[in-house]
Amino acid sequence: MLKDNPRKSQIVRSSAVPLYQQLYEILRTNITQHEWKSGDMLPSETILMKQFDVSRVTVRQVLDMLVQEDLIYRERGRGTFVAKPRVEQALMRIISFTDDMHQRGIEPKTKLISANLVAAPGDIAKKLRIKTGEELVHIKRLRLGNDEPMSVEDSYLVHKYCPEILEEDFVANSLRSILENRCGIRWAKATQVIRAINAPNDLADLLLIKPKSALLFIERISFTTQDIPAEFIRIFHRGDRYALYNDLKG
Amino acid sequence: MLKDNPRKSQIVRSSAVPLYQQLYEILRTNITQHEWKSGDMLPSETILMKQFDVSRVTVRQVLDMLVQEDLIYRERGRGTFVAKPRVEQALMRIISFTDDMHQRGIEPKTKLISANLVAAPGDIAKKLRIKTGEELVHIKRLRLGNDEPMSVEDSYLVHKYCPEILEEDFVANSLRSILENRCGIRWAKATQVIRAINAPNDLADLLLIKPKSALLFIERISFTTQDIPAEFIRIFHRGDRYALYNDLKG
DNA sequence: TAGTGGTCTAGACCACAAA
DNA sequence: TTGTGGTCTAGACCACTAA
Repeated sequence: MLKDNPRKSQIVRSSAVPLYQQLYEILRTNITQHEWKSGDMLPSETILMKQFDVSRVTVRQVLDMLVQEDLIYRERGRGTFVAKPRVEQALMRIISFTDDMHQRGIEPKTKLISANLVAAPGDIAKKLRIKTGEELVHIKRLRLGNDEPMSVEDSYLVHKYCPEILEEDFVANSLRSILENRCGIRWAKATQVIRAINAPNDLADLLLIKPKSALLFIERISFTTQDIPAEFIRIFHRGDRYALYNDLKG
Repeated sequence: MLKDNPRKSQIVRSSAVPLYQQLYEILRTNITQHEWKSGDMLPSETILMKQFDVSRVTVRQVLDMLVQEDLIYRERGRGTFVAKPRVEQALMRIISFTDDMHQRGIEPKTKLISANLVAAPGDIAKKLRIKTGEELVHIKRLRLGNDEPMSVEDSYLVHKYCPEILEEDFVANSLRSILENRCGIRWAKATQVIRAINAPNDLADLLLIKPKSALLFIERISFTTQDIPAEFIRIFHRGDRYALYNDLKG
């Protein structure tokens, strides 16, 4: 019951799912679940061809996708390797606060402030495509980096998608793993807005900063693998301690 | 003398540059220079094959790259089309303030505050890989959206890469076009940091906001097609009027 | 020299949209 | 029915790295 999607390591040729997508899921899982570690060499294209009985073009199509996501990199004449996570990931991929901090060389800690049911306000209901007043699980957490306040996160989860979630321990387990293991929910994508705001008094108190200090404020809607918007989250980062990094093309 | 890279529309098979890169440059230019407009259908893959005498795999490799950049999209059974610019572009591609505003449905305007030579401070010199004290062109501009102050931009260009730039009209012409036409400089990529800060008094005055209002603060280093860091820019966006948007993968 | 990734080809069959 | 993009194959030659 724990896993909705049992780990596959075989390609099913009769499946309606294209071979390259099946192979993509397999390789991607090996990397994101840390079965292949950063710096590890992947099997060569020739070996992957034989192992999964697909053409080289198909293998390369999959590797291209993983390169595009910065999960692997290739070196001509040497091989293909698992990439080292970079802080730029925070603007590319849905990563946990814990992973984000580790990539920045900071020790993460979490303090649960509250976890309870609330009726969905109109604006959030609209974003989550539910009715105003439907039940939401509201989880408020203070995030610490090297034992200093770093961010406040306000999560709103659609309760009906994960009815038993309030019984869980949000400090011992990541919200991400609880959702995956208890509710079979995995995030496929998200859209977000990034703003700068002045800290209201309550947040300033939590973050140990002066009222009106600048905060990097992110609002994000996360979609499940079934393309259902199931979480709305507001993240308030201390402007003096948190920054986002990214690369632009010409 | 105006163009350093004369427009190519032919593929040279004897060139050391791979066919797919040549084709990519041709198609990309057609799109970014607005020769093909948003919504236009591209020639079909079959036609591109014949027109440029390459295989379908090569054509698709190029189209895949353009899809990845959100410059085109494909519809099975219908064709391939030039994509409509989205506000998400601001976090993906180096776009001008003018284009950014148009994508947001806002009318852009610019007010030149100052343009002069300065000696490079140590921190900027380091980012631009030049010596402290070398000459920089400092251009300070106020950006308006629908006639209201939106942002302040502080550009620092390495003077020796573009010696005659101060003779130009920075209001009538975009900095981008001046650099390309007068100096042969085109941006290939950039790296940036995004923060939230409290507005200092001088910026608050320019932006017509209260001191300490939150600003979305971006510092960016832009690299030329020869991979030389030639510009450092600080952008201060009004937090109440400007936001960044993007999508994340799971 | 052996093994790796980089580039390129010709050809096949399929699903889908529009006429 | 025609033309479009989606998926997949087998095979070739090249450039580079490391032994």
